Amino acid sequence: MSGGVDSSVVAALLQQQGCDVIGVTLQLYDHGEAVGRRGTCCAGQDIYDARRVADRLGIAHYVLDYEQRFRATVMQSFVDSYAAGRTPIPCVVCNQQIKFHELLATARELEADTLATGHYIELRPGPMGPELYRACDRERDQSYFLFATTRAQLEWLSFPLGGYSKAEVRDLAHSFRLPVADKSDSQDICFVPQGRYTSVIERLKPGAAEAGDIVHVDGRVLGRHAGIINYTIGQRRGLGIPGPRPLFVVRLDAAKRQVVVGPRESLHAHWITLRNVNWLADEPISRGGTTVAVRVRSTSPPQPATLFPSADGPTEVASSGASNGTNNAVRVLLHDGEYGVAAGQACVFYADATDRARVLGGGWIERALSRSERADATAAPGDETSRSLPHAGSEVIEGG
RNA sequence: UGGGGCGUAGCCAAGCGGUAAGGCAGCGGAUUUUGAUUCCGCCAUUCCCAGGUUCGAUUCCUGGCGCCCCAG
Repeated sequence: MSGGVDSSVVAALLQQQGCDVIGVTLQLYDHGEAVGRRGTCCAGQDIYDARRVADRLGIAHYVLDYEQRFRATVMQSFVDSYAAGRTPIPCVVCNQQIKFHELLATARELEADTLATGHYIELRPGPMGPELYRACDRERDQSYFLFATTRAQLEWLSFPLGGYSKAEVRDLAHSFRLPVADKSDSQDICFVPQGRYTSVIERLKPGAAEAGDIVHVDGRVLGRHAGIINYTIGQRRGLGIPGPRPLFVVRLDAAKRQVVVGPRESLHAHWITLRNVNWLADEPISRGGTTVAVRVRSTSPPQPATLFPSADGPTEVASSGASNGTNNAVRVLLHDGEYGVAAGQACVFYADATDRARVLGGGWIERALSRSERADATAAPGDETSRSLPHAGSEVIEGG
């Protein structure tokens, strides 16, 4: 119970169904600086709200101190990722490592039958075990953040809100007379106050923000930056470089401390390489390619793509829960391409592009390559992206 | 200082007698349980300076100042 509307309604629904509900709230980070802030989760005010809901329902409620492990896993990987020129998704790591690993283990120690959360995603029984489907509220669907959930974990999880719209959940909260019925939705990263994520990085990894050059894909040095941690692939704002056309961050080179920029076209990616793929479909990925729909960010609709087992990875991607944490690699061919595909982000698979499609897993983005590049190239990461981008060298900034 | 050209917001730039386009950058907001993108709004009472002509000048004239190019 995060103290928000969704998990509170879940508790109420399960209780209404006759379940013996135990409310658990995780204290995830030092909430001193976030107390009283609106729109955050898992901090002081929210823990208090969760307690009020539990009291209202008359259920047991525990606050578990997970600060150490949250810092050691979610926050640390977040910081390391940015420092390496990647763009992390802490929410996925939190689901994967904290909620569905640490908390799930605790739930089982408590002899709970299931761990229920307020995520908007649907779980349906299937011939080979539980299957994941996109939530009925397409605007609220959280499948993107849950791609790493393994089959083994799904056996122990419940997502009661997958079939409700957000409006219905609000209505339920009112009908249950929950004190958080009108509480605003959370957004942004929970442990980042004021939206200044770089300050968190500076605090946990002093010196992570080293200044460097802003370089155009054609090789020209256009300016200076205050650290690659301030940028992500596809980013436009914050470069401070005037010109005839806007420039976007095309690549981040942690070793050279360079922010490589270029015109929008140079962001068009058709091939993506993934690692640590979690595969949830019943059949393995075909060596000849398996056509699916994928998302490379949470907010855009799935688009057609073909998956290939990576040449340097296993020939078959296991469909068991054992894939979690292993080095399964997959190549993705985006039929129409995508702009702003960043390493560290997730590529999530769906059976098709429809609203209620089955979720087939996903993987972490290692590299994004243009149409002309080979996704199975053997060069070191980053090298070929700078060498063979289309249009490289053809872009002139100064008017003449 | 022989010839030519130019000086308009942080950068680029249109306008060339009728009361300052646009792009980039920047700022603010919307959207968003990640980062982005995107979208919306704001951003020169003033056109290098000083005079003059005119009802009216960024636009015409004169003189400065400052750049650039070609010749020397």
